[in-house]
Amino acid sequence: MSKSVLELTPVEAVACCSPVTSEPLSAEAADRIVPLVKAIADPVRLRLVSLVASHADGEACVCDLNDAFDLSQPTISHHLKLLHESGILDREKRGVWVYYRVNAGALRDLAALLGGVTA
Amino acid sequence: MSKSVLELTPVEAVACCSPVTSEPLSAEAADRIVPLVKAIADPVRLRLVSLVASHADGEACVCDLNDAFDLSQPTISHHLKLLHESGILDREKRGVWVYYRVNAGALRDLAALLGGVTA
DNA sequence: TGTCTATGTTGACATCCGTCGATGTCTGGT
DNA sequence: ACCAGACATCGACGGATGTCAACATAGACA
Repeated sequence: MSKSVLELTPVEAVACCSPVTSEPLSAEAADRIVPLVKAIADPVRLRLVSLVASHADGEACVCDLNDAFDLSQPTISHHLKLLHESGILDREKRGVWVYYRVNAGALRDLAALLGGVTA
Repeated sequence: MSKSVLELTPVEAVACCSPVTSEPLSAEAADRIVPLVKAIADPVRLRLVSLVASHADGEACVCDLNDAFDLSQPTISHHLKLLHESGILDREKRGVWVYYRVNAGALRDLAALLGGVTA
């Protein structure tokens, strides 16, 4: 059973659409794609994604991430929540720690959408 | 003579950097990249880019763009200014009309930065 | 059970940002 | 010279967003 368009996550919305440069984007499509772009349109969140992606084993726990910024722990938690909800970061709780890992497909689809052409 | 890092436009900043997923992004690099991402992190601006890119001859005048939205002319002008200043859209005035065209390199570099790997 | 540590949630605040109406600045035509 | 149309700028308003301190929750271990 396929999902209604309105139920699509931002990641699914990006994956389903034509490149931005090939045909005009509908208002609805834009509204579904933008949350994913907004998610990385912040210096802290962009660095978080980069930190997680380049971390050993492709995952990092919150404690590691907190130390990388001069920001309060709730603020980092807030940004991680946004990244998780938009589908860019996956969460896994192991014991007391929570590990985040990037959803490579999300970034790849977004890149494809912007680049217009992809392999 | 090469430019100081602080003089780099967002587009140049994106073009010079490693993919987000290969190594941690410095705070400075993030601050230089984010303006470009922010520029397309709005449904109206994303559609504007898409409209211009997919328009005949790869360019569109403001009059065409205004008609595509239920927004005031100053609002569209404001968004176009942002897209132009961030380096995503190029401007050319011909007579009474102003034509915008996408800077394909900017989108391609941004896509490469996000995708991590590119051809 | 109780306490310590890791992480998320809430509420408040300041700032940023999208939007508009009014106005300014060009350019071309009469 | 004047007017009309295309586009930009300005000032203001309301809503969205990043940040923090305080508090809540949940797991590990004694």
